[in-house]
Amino acid sequence: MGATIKDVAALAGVAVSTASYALNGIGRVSTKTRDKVLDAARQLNYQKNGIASDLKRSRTNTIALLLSDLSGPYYSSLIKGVQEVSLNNGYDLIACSSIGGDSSTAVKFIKEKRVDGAIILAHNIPDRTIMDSAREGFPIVMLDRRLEHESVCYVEADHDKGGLLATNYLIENGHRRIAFVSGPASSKHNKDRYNGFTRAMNDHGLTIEPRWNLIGNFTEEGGYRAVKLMIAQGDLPEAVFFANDEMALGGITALQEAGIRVPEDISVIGFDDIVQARFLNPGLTTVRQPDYEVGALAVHLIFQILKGESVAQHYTLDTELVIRGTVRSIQN
Amino acid sequence: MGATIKDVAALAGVAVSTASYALNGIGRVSTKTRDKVLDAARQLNYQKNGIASDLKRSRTNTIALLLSDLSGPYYSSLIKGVQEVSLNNGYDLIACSSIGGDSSTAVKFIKEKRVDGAIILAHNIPDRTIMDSAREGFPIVMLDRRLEHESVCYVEADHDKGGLLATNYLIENGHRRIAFVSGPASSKHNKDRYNGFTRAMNDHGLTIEPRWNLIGNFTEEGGYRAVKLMIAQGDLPEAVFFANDEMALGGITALQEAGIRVPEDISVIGFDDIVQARFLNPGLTTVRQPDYEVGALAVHLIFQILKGESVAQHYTLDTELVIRGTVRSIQN
DNA sequence: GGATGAAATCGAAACGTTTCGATAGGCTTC
DNA sequence: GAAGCCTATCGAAACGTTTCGATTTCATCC
Repeated sequence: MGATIKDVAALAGVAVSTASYALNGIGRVSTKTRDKVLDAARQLNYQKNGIASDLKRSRTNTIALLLSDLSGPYYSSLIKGVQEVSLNNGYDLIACSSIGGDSSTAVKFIKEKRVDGAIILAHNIPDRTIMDSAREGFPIVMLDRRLEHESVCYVEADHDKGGLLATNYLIENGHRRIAFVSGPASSKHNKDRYNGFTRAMNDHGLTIEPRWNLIGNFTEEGGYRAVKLMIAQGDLPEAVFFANDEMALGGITALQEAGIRVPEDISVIGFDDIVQARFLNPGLTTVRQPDYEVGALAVHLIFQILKGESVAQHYTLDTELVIRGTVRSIQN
Repeated sequence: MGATIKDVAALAGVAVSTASYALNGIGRVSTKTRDKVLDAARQLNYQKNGIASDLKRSRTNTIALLLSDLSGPYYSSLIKGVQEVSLNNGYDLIACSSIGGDSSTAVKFIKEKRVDGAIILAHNIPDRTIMDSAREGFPIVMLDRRLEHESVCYVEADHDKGGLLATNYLIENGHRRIAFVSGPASSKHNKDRYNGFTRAMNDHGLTIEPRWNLIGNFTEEGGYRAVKLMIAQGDLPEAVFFANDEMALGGITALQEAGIRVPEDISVIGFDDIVQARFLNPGLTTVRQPDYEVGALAVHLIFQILKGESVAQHYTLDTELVIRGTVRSIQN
């Protein structure tokens, strides 16, 4: 269909190699022939076949961001970090989804080496697959997920510390009777956040009431149900720490329905700082992860490895408290 | 670095072509040699080079979604539509951004034919570039943007009708003095929405007051300022139609600050149904575009064209009114 | 046991580039 | 005017597959 470099060379009356040099702006050609070639290319509307070029060069100048779903949930600032750093380094970035697991686009791209490196933010790609695809010279960075392998590294936010921060904040504001609504037991993040919570409680000599250890599964629905249950039990805590914002959203709905005011009657704190958190009234106090920085660091590592420099295998970034309006101060 | 099919063939003691047949599961090989080959592949941890394969086959089995920015704003359901239909048809999908215009990843992918087809949802790729890349056998579908070219088609929502719907709804609820806050004059969407508005007004014999034709530039800030201006003029309308939700958000803030209640004192309607619309209190009444359907249709067209079937060049999909709480009914 | 035909295997070309090493001119320089 | 050097150009190999057509193998049947 389209014209190839051969056609261009023929029309310009030069060898294919010369045409290639001219088109790629490599100095070896005289300006006269360069113009001839570029003219011919224009006439034929020549566009180079990127695939052939990649094959020959054996590099693509592209890195991939593997997401579990292209249509969300949205790691907006993380992606921004990835995007900006890639662009600044002159690399192309593509995103693809791992829906379908081992037969997904995402897996195809790392297995078949269709890119020069990959950042994985997806939990449905088996460890095995990743380890099979990883090799020296093909950098893979995992986000929010650990994988011990010599040519894979990972960066994560400090969820433990985030849990600590949130809990300390509640305690500083005079709360002592604090409930915790967990995500799924299988989630490492949930575990870490909970660890931070217990540590803060213990540090202050506060006891964790088993009846205030609720399960919410990281969903809005789950948070709603957990709070309903808590209300049914009668004895309310002074504050609730939801292990993520979505559960907090559901929980707040349940509280409102029961006529319990936030923060006047009960304080609420979340985790993640999702977009909706800001739009709640009052705004949800929560813990922000340094998403942009995580993304930026991930690509940065890719480039370091690509350049042959060695990097650590594991990076942990700090979390940050975002104070809005759902925690009130209790005067003692 | 990695093993090639040659290595596999050598280890298995067969010809390269036989190895290829075996690995691709094409029937021509005996089960004995197939096993031999697969074994060898496993031993060497062979992964095929997808780029070489694509080159030889001269198709990639992949389509690209070109966005102006990977990190948002989020066309969540549109992307979902694209994604689901691609997957169902056994095609891979990648997303890339057109940041950087003609030197962006997005443009590189369509120019260099690194995919089999593309869906373009980006306004910073010049028409010229798209037309140069389009050719028979390389389907391109434009979203929310018109381009007349024989091998490009486009699908869009009916913004004109959306404007009509919204305005009619206000009128049905007894409003007659209605303000319109526009987006940028350059926006075709804005123009279409405004057309619908004027049509509805004229249909009902209502007059459009020039002083209530405000400019908000499609931004939250712009909406805020437009309403401030309106308030300063003294004479308030009964309802305001914001040409998009973001401006409505800003406008509502301005109203609140002035102590004007929505919808008790003034009704508000938006356009787009962005996520925040639902989280406002009361929820923002607005017009929803059929995003999922737009995405799904776009990919569908790609496949039709890829199969050699002919399709129309232009599709228009209906918009839909989303009734929430910002429009009150006025008793006459 | 030799002819027959299907099934299995092979060799080589091709996809469209890039790039290495070789060649051919055109200058200077003595 | 021959020797020597750049510089511009060329030819060919290579990247790792797939696939066509040819060749071999092997069981089958008279």
